[in-house]
Amino acid sequence: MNKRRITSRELAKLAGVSSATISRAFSPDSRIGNATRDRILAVAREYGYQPNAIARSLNNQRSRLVALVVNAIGNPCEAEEQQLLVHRLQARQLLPIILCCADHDDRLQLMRLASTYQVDHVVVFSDMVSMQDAVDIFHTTKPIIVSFEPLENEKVSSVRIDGSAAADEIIDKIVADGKKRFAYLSGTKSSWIDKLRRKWFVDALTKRGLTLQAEAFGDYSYDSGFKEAVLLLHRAKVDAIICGNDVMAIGARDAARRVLGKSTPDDIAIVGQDGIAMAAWDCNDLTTLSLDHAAFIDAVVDLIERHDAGLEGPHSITLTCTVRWGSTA
Amino acid sequence: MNKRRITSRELAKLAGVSSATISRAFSPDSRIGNATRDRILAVAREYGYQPNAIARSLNNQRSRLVALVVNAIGNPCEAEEQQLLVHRLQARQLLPIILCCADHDDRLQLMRLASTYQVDHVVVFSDMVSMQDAVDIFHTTKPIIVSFEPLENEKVSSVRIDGSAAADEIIDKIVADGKKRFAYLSGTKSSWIDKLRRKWFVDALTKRGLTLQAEAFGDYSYDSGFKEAVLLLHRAKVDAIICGNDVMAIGARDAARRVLGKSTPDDIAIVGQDGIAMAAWDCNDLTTLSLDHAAFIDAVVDLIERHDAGLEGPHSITLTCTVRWGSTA
DNA sequence: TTGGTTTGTGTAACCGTATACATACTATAT
DNA sequence: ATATAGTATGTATACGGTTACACAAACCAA
Repeated sequence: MNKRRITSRELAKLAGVSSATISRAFSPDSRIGNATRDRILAVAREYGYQPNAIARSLNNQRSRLVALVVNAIGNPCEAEEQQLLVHRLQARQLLPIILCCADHDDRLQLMRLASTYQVDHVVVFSDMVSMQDAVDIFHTTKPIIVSFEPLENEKVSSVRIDGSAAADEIIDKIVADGKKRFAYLSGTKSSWIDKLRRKWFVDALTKRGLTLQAEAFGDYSYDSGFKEAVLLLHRAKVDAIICGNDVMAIGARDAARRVLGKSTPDDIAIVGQDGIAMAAWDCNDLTTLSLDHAAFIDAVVDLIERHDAGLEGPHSITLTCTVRWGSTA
Repeated sequence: MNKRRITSRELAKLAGVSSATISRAFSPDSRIGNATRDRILAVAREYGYQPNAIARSLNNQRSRLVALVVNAIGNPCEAEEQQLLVHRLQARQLLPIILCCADHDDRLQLMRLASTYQVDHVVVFSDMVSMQDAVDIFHTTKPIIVSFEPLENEKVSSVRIDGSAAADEIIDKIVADGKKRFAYLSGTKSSWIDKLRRKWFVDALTKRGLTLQAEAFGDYSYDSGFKEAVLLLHRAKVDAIICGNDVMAIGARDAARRVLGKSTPDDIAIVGQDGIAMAAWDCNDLTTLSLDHAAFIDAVVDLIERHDAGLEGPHSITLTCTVRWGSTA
């Protein structure tokens, strides 16, 4: 028990070949006799031999590890994407290392740690980390892939998101319903994506000669959505709240309904963003500016494949958001 | 750009020392002059040198990688724990590799892949993978850690969960409210933890001379909770549904409310399990048999520390569940 | 002064695999 | 039969660190 793992040299002795031949038996297209390969694989199975990936990585200069920088693991909007991406990576025999840290300095520290593991790719899902920091830390890695912040840099490939058309569509509908006093409930202040989302809606309003009547800042959580909505509705007369994500929107709806006794969409329109599965639950049925998560991850995987194929230059892909209509707007 | 990372030998040349000395400069307690160390660290910073963790792992026989086998990433009940664990690991400079796979065979394949990376620890969060498989695959790893299924094996340490007292308490209350026709809505059939949870409640009922009036099987998702509850309520007259997790409970409650027009807890009692944050949201306010996630992760980390400290034998810790009372029972 | 201990550094050998190169063997063509 | 190409395998080294061992210098005690 806990016996040391057998090495290729030991297995070579056992199989009566050299360690080079062992290695060849495990590389699909290398010059080796079929009989020899079969014999080696049989002996390997018998002794439970598996090539050591750490040693191989050192030799190959290729670890097959991917660093995934995320805000949080539980956060539903990211979680759906994380889940998809992890599956796709694993199908390519790439192993994801999750880097997840609330504190900014810790996060840098963590990224430095991961970089010492010579990760092959870096995917930044968090909009809380400055791309410049990431570029500095992973300067030896292939072009970093990043989701949101569009840093123009030869090291950064990105998947960009455009929700302006969807925001237009949503505002159209709400205005058509006779509402005109809009509020925006932001997510975390330092979030780059939050600024972008807000802009889509502000632009849509501006086009129609409208402006935000009130504004508040939460932290993407249900509780913050609830609390900020209560405060907002007490201090301003608004008939529509656009929220930075779906979870806050659910919080805001509960606040409007329970604390203020308002109903959606008659008294007030509530809009979320993300298009998480929970938004479509019967009890929520949220109207939300939603992203096709599968398409998003397809794009990320595309970029990873480009890097793997050795295409050096950065590249970027833009995705368009759509609206998922619910009963809240 | 994309310049190769500098090696310790190169840095040694630049600093006018041997590569051994470079290595010593980076190991906290090794014999090296203070002046030399400072000089080396300065030069290292200048050239962006960081020891290569892959090479170090090969030499050390210690990768500082931890495999985390999970059912899914988005799943809220696990997500809270995953998040906590990842933080705790990272604080110890351990990097988590997430293994997440729906399909059984793929999962084995994935575990084999991770084992070639010489992970130092394995934490199995999924009750879908047989502990025996895990033991076989990670036979060279230190006592594998943890999870639910209490396999008596010298390689398995575990954190066990006891919810029988909490189940008693819940049944007490519901019976006191005049209900006596109970149904149980299970999660995934092959789930070990689901069987355990069901047993707590069945035992509590048996003690009071009651039996389950109906039973159904979902897959832990909202949709399955909703759908199965509809079918269940149409085919059997029950006034209490115990669900395998909180998400299904929310689905069941929506079904009871929207499709059958029943209200909780007057017409029907609904109980969840897990104690996820969402259960406490104002719109849910679920009664749930809940686990202290922080305590759970503390226990897992304890076990990891034991292994790290070289305590060979397996060990197990048992945690007791509590009830979070909401308005659904 | 001598002998012994401590401290700082270099040398060389490993960790386990992959691969360039050399070599032996087979098969085919002349 | 011999030259030639092709195939299968072994030898040796590199990947980038760590560390046991050796050694020199410095320090201290007798």
